[in-house]
Amino acid sequence: MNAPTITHISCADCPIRHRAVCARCEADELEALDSIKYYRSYEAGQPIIWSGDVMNFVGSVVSGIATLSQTMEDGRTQMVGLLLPSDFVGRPGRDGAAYNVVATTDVVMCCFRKKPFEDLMAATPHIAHRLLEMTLDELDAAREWMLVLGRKTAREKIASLLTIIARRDASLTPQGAVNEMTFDLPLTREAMADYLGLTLETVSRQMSALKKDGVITLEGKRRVSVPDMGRLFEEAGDDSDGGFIA
Amino acid sequence: MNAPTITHISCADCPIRHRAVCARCEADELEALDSIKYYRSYEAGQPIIWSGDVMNFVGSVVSGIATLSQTMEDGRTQMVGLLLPSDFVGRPGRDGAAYNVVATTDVVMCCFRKKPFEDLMAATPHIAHRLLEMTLDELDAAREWMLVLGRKTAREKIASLLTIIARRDASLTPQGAVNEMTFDLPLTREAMADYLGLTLETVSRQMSALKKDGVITLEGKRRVSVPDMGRLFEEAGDDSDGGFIA
DNA sequence: AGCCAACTTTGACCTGGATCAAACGGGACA
DNA sequence: TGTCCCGTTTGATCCAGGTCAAAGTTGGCT
Repeated sequence: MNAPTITHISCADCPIRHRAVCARCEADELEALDSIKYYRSYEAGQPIIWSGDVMNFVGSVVSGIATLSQTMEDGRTQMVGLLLPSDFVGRPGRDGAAYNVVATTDVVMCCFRKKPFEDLMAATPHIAHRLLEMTLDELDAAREWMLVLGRKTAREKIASLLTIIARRDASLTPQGAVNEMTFDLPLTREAMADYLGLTLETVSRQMSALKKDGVITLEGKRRVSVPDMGRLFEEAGDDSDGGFIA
Repeated sequence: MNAPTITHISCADCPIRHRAVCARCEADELEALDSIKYYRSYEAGQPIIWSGDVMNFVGSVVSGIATLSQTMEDGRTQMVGLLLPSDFVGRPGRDGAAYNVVATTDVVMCCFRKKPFEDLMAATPHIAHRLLEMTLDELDAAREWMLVLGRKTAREKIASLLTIIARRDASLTPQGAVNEMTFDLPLTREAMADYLGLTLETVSRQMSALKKDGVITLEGKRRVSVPDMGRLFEEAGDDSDGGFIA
């Protein structure tokens, strides 16, 4: 299997146009971005960047899912971010990558060589402003996750992860606030464990327990149905409904 | 005991001038900030902001230490940030506070009403740029902490926290790379536990164990000496020396 | 169709850290 | 100088989740 080959897409037709780092750009700014961008594809499982490597580009995920993770030398690993379409990879003003970035599904990225992008950013407040906004959102998400990692039980952790994936899915397929949902789990049990600070066995056991208790149902290993999202939020230990309004 | 009273200090004389959001500002930009800023003091233990409250200001910590934390309704709490002098509080473009902010020591903050600050930021790329830089650093720190919370043992967690405090202390009192250090622990055992996702009993036990093993020595409960920083880094499970160069 | 490899589930047992409980400073204040 | 309060230490016991092991499932490939 090969990664999909990509031809140049006009920014105007880009599926992540309104959510990515370019979201605030005017037509002329978009044109400037368009002229320096290029696409790259990665197959599922393939590393995109390895921590410590020099990174001569930054970019946005156009399609697919990638993970950000850190590893200790004895092999313990912790996922520190889930990269979805429109998420930004790389840090302007830094040469080395700080994390491992791995394609979980086939991934297409819209890339910019770092230097030209930095120049353009300096000249284009709209880009810098949007990047600040996105970074603040990521910081909030990271802190939310610190609560999950530090204080939640295994069952709550699983429910929290399902909540996050469901919420994201809802934002991509808006259909009003619904109480029942079905979605695909884009992660293996091991990846879930790395995200949650658990072992894959515990993830499996808690998934089984949630199924037994009627919180979720599974079709195959990867497709999850939640008959009552409110129940799932409760299981996650979040106050209220977690602001779930699609 | 009252919080210290503060008179207006010129930005030029400000101790955090070169590290805070204003670090990149030119003289005229600084003047604009100067004209809208005001100081506020908080006593040790006092809440600065409560999660969910409307927040009509943003600002920088000038002196003292504050904590950022999240709480679940059953009382479990997780610290998600340690605010040191020059750190920024509040998020431009958002009305409600997302976290609890509590003064750990007496704290002085340099505040700006949100609206004027946002206007100034829109007109002053230097501020927006510096804020982006600081936010990216905080994001890195948060992700580093996710590894600690998700994958490290209690002993490693304690060593990691001591490492962070020592490193910060070194950056405030630069004296070249040293192998031996002494510093004050600004946190109670309970606050350490909330930072590390542990109980205070476990924190106490692991501190005792590190002392018994000669990794640290204690003078009183709060003053910590580390005879060999390299040893501490090893105990923290970080690869290499964690980039410790003062 | 059948086989293989990767992923997942389940079971049995163990352990690190939580919980419950009691005792120990040490500083502020009378 | 004593005592009260708050933070801390230490001990005994428990249990959630880790570890080790084995069997079940699924999809791709020949």
